[in-house]
Amino acid sequence: MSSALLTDLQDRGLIFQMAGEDKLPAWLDGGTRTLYCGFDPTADSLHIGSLVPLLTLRRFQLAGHRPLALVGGATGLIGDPSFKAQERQLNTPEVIAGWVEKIRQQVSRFVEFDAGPASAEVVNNLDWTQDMDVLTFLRDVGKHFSVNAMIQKESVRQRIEREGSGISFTEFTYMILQSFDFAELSRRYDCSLQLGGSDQWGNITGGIDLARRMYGKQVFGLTMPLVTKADGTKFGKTESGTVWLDPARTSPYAFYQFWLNTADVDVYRFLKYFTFLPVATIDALQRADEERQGRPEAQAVLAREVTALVHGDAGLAAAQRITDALFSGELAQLSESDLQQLRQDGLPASELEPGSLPATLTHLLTDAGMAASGKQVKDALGRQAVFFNGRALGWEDNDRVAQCLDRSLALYGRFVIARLGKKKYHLFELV
RNA sequence: GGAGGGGUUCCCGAGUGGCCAAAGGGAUCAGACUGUAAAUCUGACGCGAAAGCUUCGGUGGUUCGAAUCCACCCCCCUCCA
Repeated sequence: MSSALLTDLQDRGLIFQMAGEDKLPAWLDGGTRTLYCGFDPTADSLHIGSLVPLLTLRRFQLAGHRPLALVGGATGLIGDPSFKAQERQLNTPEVIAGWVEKIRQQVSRFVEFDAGPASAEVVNNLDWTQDMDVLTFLRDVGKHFSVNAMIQKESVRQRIEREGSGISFTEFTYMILQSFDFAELSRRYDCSLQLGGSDQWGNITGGIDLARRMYGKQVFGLTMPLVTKADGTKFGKTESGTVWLDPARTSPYAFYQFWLNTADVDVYRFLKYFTFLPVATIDALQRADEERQGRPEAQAVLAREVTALVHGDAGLAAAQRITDALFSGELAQLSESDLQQLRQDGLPASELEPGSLPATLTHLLTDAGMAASGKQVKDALGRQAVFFNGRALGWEDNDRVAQCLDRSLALYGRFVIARLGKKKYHLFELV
């Protein structure tokens, strides 16, 4: 492997499989190349599962190549069956079209559009599929696919072999659509490399075959590993669900906290996956952390880097402002505008009418989403784990909601920061 | 169509008439220890502040009493056709 870019990707552990491995390095070294990665609209936002391919597109651009971000306006209508246990529910074309627009904006954050020959472009596969008629598709595209080969693909095998599941013709056809995208992009843009997660291998190789059959072109494929955690739990989930890239769904604060809570065993690997820091810098950081006793610095670096990439410097500043305020315990030092800012920055918050408060703290805190049940609140109160503006509450306070939320105890007469346990915060504003 | 096995609280899984809100494990939440870690230990873990209320695929039934027995129905798995 001679290309410096590929060597770097290799060092980062970002290469899972390569199609055309023998020729790819020389091809990349031969000039500005065009490559693409697809993102299907399955919601109105991407989540951090898409971050690795998104950042890898950027890595190629930084190395002087031209990235195309494909938004799957067409494929999103069909649904990718790869390694999915069940057939998916179809969404309406209107809904998908709305998502396409949001995802187009999201992916645009990660690539540079004004970079000379390496300028990025966002494309939509609906542009070259929506006007194609069925017979053309079946004769010109479908004829190149062997069903025998398609059903051999690992990505759909489970669905085909397992009793109780099954796959519709619609989803089965997905591979052909994605393959056609690659062939079409190779024709339109001279795009010769497709990136994807490891689950995309079958779809990518399908496209490589099709580009060769339809246009006699040699194109390449590269997949990245599925991000895993050492403890075996699924990457990208928290108690409150999926970690999204959209700040309206996952606030920069929550996003920052997600990365800050990365396990030690995972953090250096994640630094290589999710940041642009040189591998040597990351290795040096790891050595420094290991020599020092106590808390490693890596999580803070990771959280800072990734939050800035996804939410910008302002988003990072907001996340750090909240984190500093809450975890330093210096709540009294917050100014009135800081408190209002916390809410805008994504700290969970709610307004309370002093005249119509819940009868008990258990209700108040479960309603605010700080605990799943009254039992948990009771447990926490009994252990001095509930704090209002830093003051510990006890079980005897359970039915004294009004006293606990008295304006004289509130910051600036109206703000109460509730804390349950070490990490769960909620801002109550008295109105 | 025939024969057998099974559906239990978030998950796995015990429980075959009262001692069952239901063993055990996992997950989760909280505490201690720490670094807003890991490991370990402790507590909680259907809902409810409590009294109490609602659960063991569904519907009916037997019984003082049913997750446990009976009838019918639904779903899943295995084997045979």
